[in-house]
Amino acid sequence: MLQVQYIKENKEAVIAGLKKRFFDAEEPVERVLGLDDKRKSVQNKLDLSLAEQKKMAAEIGGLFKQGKGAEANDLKEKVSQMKNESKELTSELSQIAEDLQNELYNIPNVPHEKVVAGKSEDDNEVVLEVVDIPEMSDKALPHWEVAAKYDIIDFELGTKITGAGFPVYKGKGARYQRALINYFLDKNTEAGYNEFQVPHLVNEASGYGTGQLPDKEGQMYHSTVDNLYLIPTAEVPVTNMYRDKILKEEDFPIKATAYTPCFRREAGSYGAHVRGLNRLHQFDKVEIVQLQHPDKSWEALDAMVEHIKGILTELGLPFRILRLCGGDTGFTSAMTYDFEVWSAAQKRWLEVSSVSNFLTFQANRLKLRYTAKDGKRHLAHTLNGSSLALPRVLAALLENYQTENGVEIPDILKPYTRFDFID
RNA sequence: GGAGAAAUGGCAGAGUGGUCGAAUGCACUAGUCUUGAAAACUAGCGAGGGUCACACCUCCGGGGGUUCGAAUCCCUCUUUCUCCGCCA
Repeated sequence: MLQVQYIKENKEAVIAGLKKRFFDAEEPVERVLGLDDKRKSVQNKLDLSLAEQKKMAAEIGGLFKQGKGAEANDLKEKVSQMKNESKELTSELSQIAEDLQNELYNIPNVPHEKVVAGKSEDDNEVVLEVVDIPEMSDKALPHWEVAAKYDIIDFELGTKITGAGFPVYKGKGARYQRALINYFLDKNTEAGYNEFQVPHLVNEASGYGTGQLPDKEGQMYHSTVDNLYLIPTAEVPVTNMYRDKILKEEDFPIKATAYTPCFRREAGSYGAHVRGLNRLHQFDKVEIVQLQHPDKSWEALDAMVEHIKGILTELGLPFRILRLCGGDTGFTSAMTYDFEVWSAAQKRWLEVSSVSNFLTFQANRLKLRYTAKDGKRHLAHTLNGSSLALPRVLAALLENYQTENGVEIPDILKPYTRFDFID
């Protein structure tokens, strides 16, 4: 959620910036500013009325003490009338506040100036590409066939138990996945991220805090009996740990990492591109989150990109980094880098990480602030990224490391898997 | 799941209808003292809206109500604690 003050002071820049998303902000911005003015004037009217009422109430108290009951009763009647008036003002005010909030909820974050205009993924910029894509024979199998051949992932079994998109990992498949989780967490911890284990269900307030609600209600699994949501990403519980917090400047940076399963309804996805591990309803992910001083968040974003680059390099996977264009950048993000690994058998890029700087957009909803040296309070900046999402990494590892006799394990992972080969 | 108790500022903890946005202590910040630090002393010290700045308004777990007036009374939800039951 953008701040009204920010919109007011940077009206033209906001409108121009949002054009890069093909979001026409002109009218929403006008409505926001209009509602804000209205809010202030109604608030002011109400304040004056309440001040008067308070004064009179105090007088009544005094009159009673002096035993002037009759005069007190006269005053009482007067105040009662005023109260009715202010009741109307109160409901008017809360309506305005609600309208204003709804308007703000529907305005996406303003892309950073470096972000190019564009409508879809076709307009994303490739900022780095590791070119040495391995030559695979035509016999190279897509990961779902590799998985079936060595009996390490069972999609049908998951379908039986739950439904499509809930695979069962078996034997070395399960162990490989666990090894990857540990490896990722260790890498993150080494880089200064504090590890957390967090709830996998969150309440409504948390959903609003990170912006999944109200916009993406349909994408989360919802336990209606308890009104809890299954998390679509660890970002939700991890970031919400800091909801309604006022940090000290010296608390920065706060760096957190967590492994969680992620649950996504993915309503409307189907077809060849969702085969195998490419798109699941439940998958594992290790997430990194940073809370940063506003002066440091871009630096931090670069550091996160470097960090993930390091991991993919160690895994020996060909990858590229994209800076998403305006239209493809998530609603809450000001700039997002996507990491994609090359899937040798499918001959396509698979997204394995998405790293974003949200600036104050999330912090505003979260009421996540810090007290500056001068004693003033400001919103913090938040960032997050996947480090990394498991299924597609696993898919690429299975495809790229396959041989005629089995699947090799990258050296860096051998201490974690404690086996060298899948056959 | 049943019975009872409670929820107040960063923490602890007063306050049960009328200058209470809230005593006090700790913590914190600045200053005095000190070679420096500690101690002691002095001052400041919740959040949001609003204003050039004041004024002023809102907030004592959330929501609703009673009253001229509520942290204080009533309803409701949530959470925590104690006891009982159940259980990985």
